[in-house]
Amino acid sequence: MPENAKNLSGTRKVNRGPSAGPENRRALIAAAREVFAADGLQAPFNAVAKKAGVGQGSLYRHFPDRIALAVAVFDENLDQLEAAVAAPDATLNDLLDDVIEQALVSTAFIDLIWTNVNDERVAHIGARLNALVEKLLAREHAAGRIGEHVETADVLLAISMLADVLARSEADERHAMAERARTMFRNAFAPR
Amino acid sequence: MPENAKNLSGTRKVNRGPSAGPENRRALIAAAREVFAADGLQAPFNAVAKKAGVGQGSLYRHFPDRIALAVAVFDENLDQLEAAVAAPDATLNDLLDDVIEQALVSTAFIDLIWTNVNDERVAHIGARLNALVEKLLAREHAAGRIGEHVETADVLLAISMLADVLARSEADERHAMAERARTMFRNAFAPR
Amino acid sequence: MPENAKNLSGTRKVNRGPSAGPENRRALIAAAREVFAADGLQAPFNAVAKKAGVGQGSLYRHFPDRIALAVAVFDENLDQLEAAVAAPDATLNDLLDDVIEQALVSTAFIDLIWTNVNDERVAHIGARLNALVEKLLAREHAAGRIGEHVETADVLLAISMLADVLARSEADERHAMAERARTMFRNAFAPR
Amino acid sequence: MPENAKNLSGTRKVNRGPSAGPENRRALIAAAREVFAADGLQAPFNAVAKKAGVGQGSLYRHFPDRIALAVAVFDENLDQLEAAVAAPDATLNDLLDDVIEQALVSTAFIDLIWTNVNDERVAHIGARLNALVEKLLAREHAAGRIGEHVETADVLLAISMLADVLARSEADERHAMAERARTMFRNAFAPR
DNA sequence: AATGAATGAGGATTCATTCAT
DNA sequence: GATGAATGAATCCTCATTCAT
Repeated sequence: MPENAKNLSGTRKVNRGPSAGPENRRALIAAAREVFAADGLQAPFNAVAKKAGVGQGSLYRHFPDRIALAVAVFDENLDQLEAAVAAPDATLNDLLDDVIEQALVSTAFIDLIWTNVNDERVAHIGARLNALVEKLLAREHAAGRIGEHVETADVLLAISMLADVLARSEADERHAMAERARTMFRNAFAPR
Repeated sequence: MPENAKNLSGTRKVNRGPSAGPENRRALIAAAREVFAADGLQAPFNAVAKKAGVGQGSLYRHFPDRIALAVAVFDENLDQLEAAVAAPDATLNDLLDDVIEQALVSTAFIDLIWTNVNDERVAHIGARLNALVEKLLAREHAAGRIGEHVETADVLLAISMLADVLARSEADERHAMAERARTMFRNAFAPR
Repeated sequence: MPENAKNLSGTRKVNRGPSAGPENRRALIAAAREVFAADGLQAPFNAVAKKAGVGQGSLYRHFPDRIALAVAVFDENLDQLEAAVAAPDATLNDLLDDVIEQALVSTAFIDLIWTNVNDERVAHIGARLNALVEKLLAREHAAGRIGEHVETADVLLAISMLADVLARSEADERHAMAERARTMFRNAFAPR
Repeated sequence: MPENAKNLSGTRKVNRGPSAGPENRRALIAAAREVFAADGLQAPFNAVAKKAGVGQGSLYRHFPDRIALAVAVFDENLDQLEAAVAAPDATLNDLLDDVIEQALVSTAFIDLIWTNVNDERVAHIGARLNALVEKLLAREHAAGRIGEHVETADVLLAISMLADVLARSEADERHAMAERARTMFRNAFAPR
C-alpha cells in the first residue's frame, strides 16, 4: 500500500521522465519571466509551475527558492544586454533602449537586487551589470558623448529608476514615460 | 464557573464606545504610516489595527480597504508638502528634500498611485500633488532657477523615481543615494 | 472588491462570533486528546480543527503551535492525576492505574516531554508531574509500602515506560501488557 | 547545443549497471541504520538513498517499502545479538548491554514492531528476538541468576521499554537513564 | 538493473474579511 | 460604533512514489 497514495481522480500528468528536465528548466524560466512581469516578484511561486506546465516539485528541484529562479531569469536578460553592448558602436542610449524593452522583467530584477543585496547569487548579477555599464561608459567617455561627471553609479541608478518607472506604468503610457525619462537622463548626462 | 460564561479570559479591552471614533481614526493613520514604512504597502492589514491598539472591525469601518487607508496617510503627507511649498521662498530643492524625508512612506504612496491609477480616490491624491508641483514650478521658472524645458510631468516623474530609489536603499546608503539622485535631477533640470 | 474573496460555493460556516471562543477552546482540547491518542502527537494539526468543528485560524489563535495544544491537553490530564493523588489513601498503584487509563494520551505526553525538554511550557508540565510523584512517594515510603531505594526519578521512569508500552499495544493485548508491566514495577519497587 | 540534448548538466552519476546491485543493497542498509538512528523511523525516505549514494529507484527496487528496509536493518542487528548470546557465558545483563548500545536503532525497531505487528516480515523478526531471549532465559534460570517468576515476555517487555526510553533521552543523560532502568529490571527479575 | 528527475497530494501557516456581542 | 474572535481560502514547501532513459 502506497504510504501516501491519493489521486483518486486518476488524471495525473504522465511522467515524461528525466529527459523533460532541460525542457522544463527552460519552460520555467520563460514562465517566470512572464509571471514576474505580470504580477511582480512576489507572485505566487507555483503560478510559475502552473504556467510552465510543470509539477511544483520540479520547480523546487530546479530552483530551490524564489531568488534562484529570479537570478536565472535575469541572467538571461544580462546575456542579451551584454550582447548588445558588445557591438563596438553601442551607446548608452542603446543600453537604455534595451532596458526599456526589458522594463517589466527588469523591475522585478531591480526589486530583487535592492531586496537581497546580501545574497551572493544576487551580487553576482549586480557585478555583471556593473561591469557591463563600466565598459560602455568608458567608451562613451572616450567618444565625448557623455559628461566626465557621470559615474558608473549614476548610470546604474538611472537604469534602476527607468526600469521601475516603466514597470509601474500602464501599457498605453509606457512609451511616453520612457521618452520623458530618457530625455531627462540625457540632459543629466550630457557633456557640459 | 457557569458553563455559558462569556469572555473567560476577561482581558478584552474595554469598549470605549462611539466616542473613541475620531481618536481611533487618527491612531490608525499613524499606525499605518509606520507599518507601511516598515514593511511596505503589502504589510498584513491587521498589523495596522494591532499597532493602533484598535479592533480589526474598527479598522474596516474607518477604512474599508487598503487603498482608503493609504490615501488617508498620503493625504496627511500632502498636507505637509503643501505647507512647505506655501512658503514664498520654497524651491524645488526643498520639495525634493521633503520627499526624501518622507521617502519610506512615499514609496508605498508611489506604489499605490501607480498600481491604482484608475481609482478615483487615488486620482484625487495625484491631483493634489500635481497642483502643488505646478505651483512650485511656476515660481521656479519665473525665478529662472530651472530650465524652461522642464514640465510638471518631469518633476512628478523625478519625485516618483526619487521616492522609489530611496525606499529600496538600505538605511546606510540612503543618504548617498539621495545625493546622487538629486544631483542628477539638478543637472537635468538646470537652465541651459 | 474583497482583496482575497473566493468561496464560490457559498457554504461557509456561520460565524458564531467571539462567544464561541471558550467553547471552541474546549472543543479543540477534546479533539486534540482524541486525535493525539489515535494518531500520535504528529497527527496532522488541522485534523484537530476539523474534528473540533472549528476553523484552522481559530486553532492557531488558541494554540499557536503543537506544543501549546499538547500542553493544554496534558494539563487537564494532570488535573485528574492530582485530584486522584489528593485522596489521602491514594497509593502508587492507584497512580499507575490512572496512567494506564490515560495511556494513549499519556504517550503523546511522554513523547512531548522527551522531545521538548527545553521548552519552558513543557518544563512546567514536567514539574507538575514531578511534584505529584514526590508527594505520593513520600506517603508510600512513610507507609512502608515501597522500598527505600526507590526515588522519584524511578517512578517517573516507570510511568513513562508504562505509558509508552501501552500506547503501542493493540487494544486487545493492552490489559495483559499493563498487568505484566505493573507486576514488574511492583517487584522492582517492593521493600526488601 | 542541440535542442534535444539530454542530461545537460552532465553530472549524473555513471550507471554502474546490475553489478552494483549487492553493493547498493549493503550501502542502503548501512545508510538506513544511520538515518533511522539520527531522525527516527519517519525520516524522509529518500534521505536514505542520498546517504547511500544510490538512486531512489534502486532504493525502491531493493526495498519496496519502509518496512522492508527497516526489517533488513534489524535483521542485521539481530545477527549481532544472536552472536553475543551464543557465547556460553552470556548473561541477561550482557543482552541488555547490547540493547543499550543499539538503543537508537533499536527504538526505530521497537516502533516498527509495535506499529506493524501484523506484518509477517515483522513477525519474523519478533520470532527471532523471542527465540533468542528464550534461550538466554533458560540459561539464566538454570544458573539461578534470575527468578523463576520471570518469563520471556517479561524480558521482551523490558527490552522494549529500555530501548524506547534510551532513544528518547538526550545524549548526555542517556547513560544515567540506562543505569536507572537496568537497576530497576535487575530488581524486578532478581530471584526471591 | 540503476539512475534521478518528474509529479502532485498533503501538511503547515498566514491573513483578508465577516460578524456576534 | 467598538471589539476581537471566527473563518477558510491560498500560499509555501516537503516528500512518497513513478517512470523514461
